[in-house]
Amino acid sequence: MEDRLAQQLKKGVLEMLVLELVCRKATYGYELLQRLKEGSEGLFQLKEGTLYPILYRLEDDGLIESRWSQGEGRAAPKKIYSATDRGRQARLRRQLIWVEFKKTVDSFYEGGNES
Amino acid sequence: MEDRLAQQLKKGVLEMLVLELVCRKATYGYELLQRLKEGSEGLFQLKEGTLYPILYRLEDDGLIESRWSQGEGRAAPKKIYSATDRGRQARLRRQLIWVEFKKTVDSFYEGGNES
DNA sequence: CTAGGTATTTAGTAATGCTAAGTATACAGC
DNA sequence: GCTGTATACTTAGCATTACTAAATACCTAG
Repeated sequence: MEDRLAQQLKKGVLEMLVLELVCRKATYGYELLQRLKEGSEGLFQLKEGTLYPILYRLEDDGLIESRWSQGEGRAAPKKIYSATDRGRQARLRRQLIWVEFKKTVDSFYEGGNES
Repeated sequence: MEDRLAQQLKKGVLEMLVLELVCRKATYGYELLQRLKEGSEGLFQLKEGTLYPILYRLEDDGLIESRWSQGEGRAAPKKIYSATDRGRQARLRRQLIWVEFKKTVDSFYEGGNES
């Protein structure tokens, strides 16, 4: 029953984290999948069908932009994403929202209400 | 654009918080609306149509139970919710999941990756 | 030439918060 | 009495977003 909670908690957070990672370093989908998985002990072990739509949303919103990289060597072509100025601004706003959100939620656990 | 983020972040959290509040003190829908609003500076200022379905889900899942309180004084009847044993166990598991989730997300912000 | 790793795309489903409207009781002010 | 406001619960329908599953395509190793 609590697997559902973990799934729902990701809503919004995933897009926020993808923006964060792209802001830190231009990258492409497949690498993001690995970075998210490795950096989260499997919590963010996404299937491709979860990640790519997030990238398309971010691009539609003008927060990231992409260019095709014709395979270095002879590898499959990659779509390299990098952050736009608007993306970097949004990144900061989102991090603030996350910090405030955490604080608010935690206040309900800490708040010494009746038991 | 970032209003959407705050909205999405609530997914899962709302049900978790309602369970927490009911575990602390048997209560009813309308009072929960006020407690959530007042305890969050408006972040959890829900409409009834958001809260009541959460209560029904928690009850369907056997985590809380309800009884009708025929209006004290002459007020409208209230549906009083209280936590079940399973609800109290779930409450603890969910709080742990929340703590771990926060930690994982924060690690992506703190993690000194490339800039 | 088959298997597996790399890399992207898309269709369809499920969960959950949102808006909006409706029902009903009690009380205060005109 | 009538109107508005506060209390209190219910329901229908929509939007967003993560999930599964499958398809496409290239390259390397055996």
